Amino acid sequence: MKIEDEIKQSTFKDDYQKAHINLVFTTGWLQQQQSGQFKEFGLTLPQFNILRILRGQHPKPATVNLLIERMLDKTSNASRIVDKLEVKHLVTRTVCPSNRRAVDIRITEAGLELLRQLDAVMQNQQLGLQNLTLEEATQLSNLLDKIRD
Amino acid sequence: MKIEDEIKQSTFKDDYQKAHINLVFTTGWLQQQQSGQFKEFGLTLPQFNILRILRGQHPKPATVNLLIERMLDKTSNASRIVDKLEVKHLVTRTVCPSNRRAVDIRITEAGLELLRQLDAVMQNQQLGLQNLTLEEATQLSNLLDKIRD
DNA sequence: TAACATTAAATGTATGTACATATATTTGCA
DNA sequence: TGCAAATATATGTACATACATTTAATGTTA
Repeated sequence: MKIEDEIKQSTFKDDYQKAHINLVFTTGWLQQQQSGQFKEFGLTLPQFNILRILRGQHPKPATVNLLIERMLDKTSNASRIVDKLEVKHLVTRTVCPSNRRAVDIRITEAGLELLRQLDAVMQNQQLGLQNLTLEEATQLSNLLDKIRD
Repeated sequence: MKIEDEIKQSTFKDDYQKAHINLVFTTGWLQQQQSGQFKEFGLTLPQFNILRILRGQHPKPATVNLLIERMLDKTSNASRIVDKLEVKHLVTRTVCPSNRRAVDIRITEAGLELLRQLDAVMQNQQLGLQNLTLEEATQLSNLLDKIRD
């Protein structure tokens, strides 16, 4: 569906504004698709992202700093997202022995198992991006890089 | 800067995943650019967006329903964003005479004046999208529409 | 018209975002 | 060594998001 119809606005100042609005709208749309999949597993999107970073490190621990560095949204509060994961026993937090200011965060076996289940679900899921050809996906990435130049 | 360097991740599953991550990252980046401009005027991005919709309706009133319909993020809580704007005397809320369930929301003169100031600021601001040519912006919009097909 | 369904908005609760500040630990260097 | 600066994380507050529930007004229809 064209963006004009999605938000019931037929005209835009120019094609820059239209692309901008489309970016915000489409990204929100994609994130809602994803959240829907996680909800039944009791995970939010930020929690899922943190968990995936921890799996990438496993069996090494990660610190809060490392999580922030790897997160897409640098300003979000990794500490409190880890709180939620800890309550669900999906991660553990221990004081880092070599630097007692830092905290070693590790994904638990339960966390790994949950991610395995989600992998299977996501495999079967047609996320919107696959409506593009691989070339179009690359083209999209290049346009986005150019925006942030 | 390429997305690989932005998030310190050098490889992706495929170009679909890369484009997806780039979408989320770039949209967040754009929104932070914008928020920065609004902050000194005491407005958040959602508040600004609501205010712009109300200006579009002016001098006719809008209802909460109309705001939701026009908002980019349908699930956000227009009612409470209007609360904040009302406290700042940027909008008024009166019971709709023809349907007493609904509420007529109008932008005030102070709200209009604030938007005029912001228009001037935004005019001078180089938002990332203008790094694209007009053709590239159109191309971007078309790729995004295709994702949501 | 009374009963029930629908609609419009507000409210409650949990989570996340954004930014400032606090606390503890470590580092650097006079 | 001692003390200020830097570092790592946690906490506080305001606002927003997501979703369920509530309240009030209006429509519908038996």
